[in-house]
Amino acid sequence: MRISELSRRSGVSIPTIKYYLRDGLLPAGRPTAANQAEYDEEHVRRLRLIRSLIGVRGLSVSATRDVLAAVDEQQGDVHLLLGLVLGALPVERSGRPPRRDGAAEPDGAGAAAGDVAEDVAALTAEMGWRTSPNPPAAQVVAETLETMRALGMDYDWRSLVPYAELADRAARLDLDQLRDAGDPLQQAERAVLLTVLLEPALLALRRLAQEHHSALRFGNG
Amino acid sequence: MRISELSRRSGVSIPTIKYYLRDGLLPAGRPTAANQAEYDEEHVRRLRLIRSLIGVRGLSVSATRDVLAAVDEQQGDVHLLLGLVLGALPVERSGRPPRRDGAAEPDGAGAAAGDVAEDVAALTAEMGWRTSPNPPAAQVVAETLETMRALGMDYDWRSLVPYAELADRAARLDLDQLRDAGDPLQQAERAVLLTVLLEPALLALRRLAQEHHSALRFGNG
DNA sequence: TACGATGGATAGTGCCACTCACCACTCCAG
DNA sequence: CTGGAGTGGTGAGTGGCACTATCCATCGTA
Repeated sequence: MRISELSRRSGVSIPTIKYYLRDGLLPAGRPTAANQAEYDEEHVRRLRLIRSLIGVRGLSVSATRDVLAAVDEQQGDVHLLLGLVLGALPVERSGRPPRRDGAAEPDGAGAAAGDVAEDVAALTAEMGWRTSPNPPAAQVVAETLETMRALGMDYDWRSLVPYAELADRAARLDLDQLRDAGDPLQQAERAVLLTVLLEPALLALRRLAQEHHSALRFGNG
Repeated sequence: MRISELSRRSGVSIPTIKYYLRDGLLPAGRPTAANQAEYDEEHVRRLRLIRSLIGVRGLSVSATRDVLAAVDEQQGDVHLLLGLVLGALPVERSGRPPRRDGAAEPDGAGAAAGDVAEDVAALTAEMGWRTSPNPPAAQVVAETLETMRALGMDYDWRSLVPYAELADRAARLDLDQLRDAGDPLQQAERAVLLTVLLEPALLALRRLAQEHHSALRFGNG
């Protein structure tokens, strides 16, 4: 098929497809002439995956490119793939730089960084989790603890243990669903989708539950 | 204190503080002269809260403004506050419009929207959750299910039930921590922080657990 | 052989979170 | 008293990002 059909089948506009081609998100079609190329089902599939990561989940284009590269390169080894994917993903938001220069630390903060890192180490030790040396996710947990403290909440790593237990179960659920998959490429895609695409849904479920239990506890009508 | 001390105490640059003042994120100081105003501890506190929501969590400025307005207006009623906060929050990402016009639905999709909504209704019924009529979070769950299907995964609402149970426990943990708080304003802030700021940390914990269990199951050295 | 579609490339758009520059004015050290 | 740093307020500018618009030579079908 050519680009117009690819656009129709995927729901992505032609200029956007060209943009993805240029930026290396979508592999080029098989060229049939100087200005003609042939696309196949794999391109449709990849385009839909790209739109899910960028449009539904809100990943940046560059993060998406890294994730896709990991999918392509490590189709065989799920553990390696997950490692690459987790490394390529921005853990918190759209990948903004965490701190621009010039904005100094507020008064009295700044020295607590190592402190919080130790807290996270204590938490992972308590959970019995063995991970790579400095996973970005641990940094996020540390930042959260630090922020909580800077805002005056007395929050230490022990408060997170019950949540970590829930996370442990969620992770086991995730991995259970990686068993039944087709070829390595599909399994790789499935791993990415379960990890990445499920994230907003999990948070949304938490919010629904919060609303329910909030009504139960504080409701007055 | 004046603006330079406010900047030093909060770690936010003076132009940014002016920007927040202009956009209504930060209330104006008490004016003492035509071009002089006095800021207090509450401003420092509010600024740190703003930076946490925008910088750490990645909320947009307008979403942050809505959340702060909810905190200010509904300090007394925690359930009402949570409702407003959950309504003001962009559930998935930074609040981008979900679909620009012109990008048509891909082939064969588009009619399944009501279908997925029913699935979410079934899920909340199964969980016994009672929520407001059309919570944005339910929309997110529906979108996720729709995306999964469009990508060829046979994923129905039953697959989400175990996750929903985890979300239920997480929500109860959240609400447990709202008991011991000081004045209504602090309790309102605490509710916001627990709901919003904990989100990246929860996802990060899931990733740490995924890495651990992935190594256990698929590890080869 | 006309004519719309194609691929490739360059430049432009819109949005957003700041950031800069300027101004009249105030404060305070000398 | 005075001069220079600081202050508030405002309009305009910046940089990054995800597209989007416009061209153009060429292709391929009618």
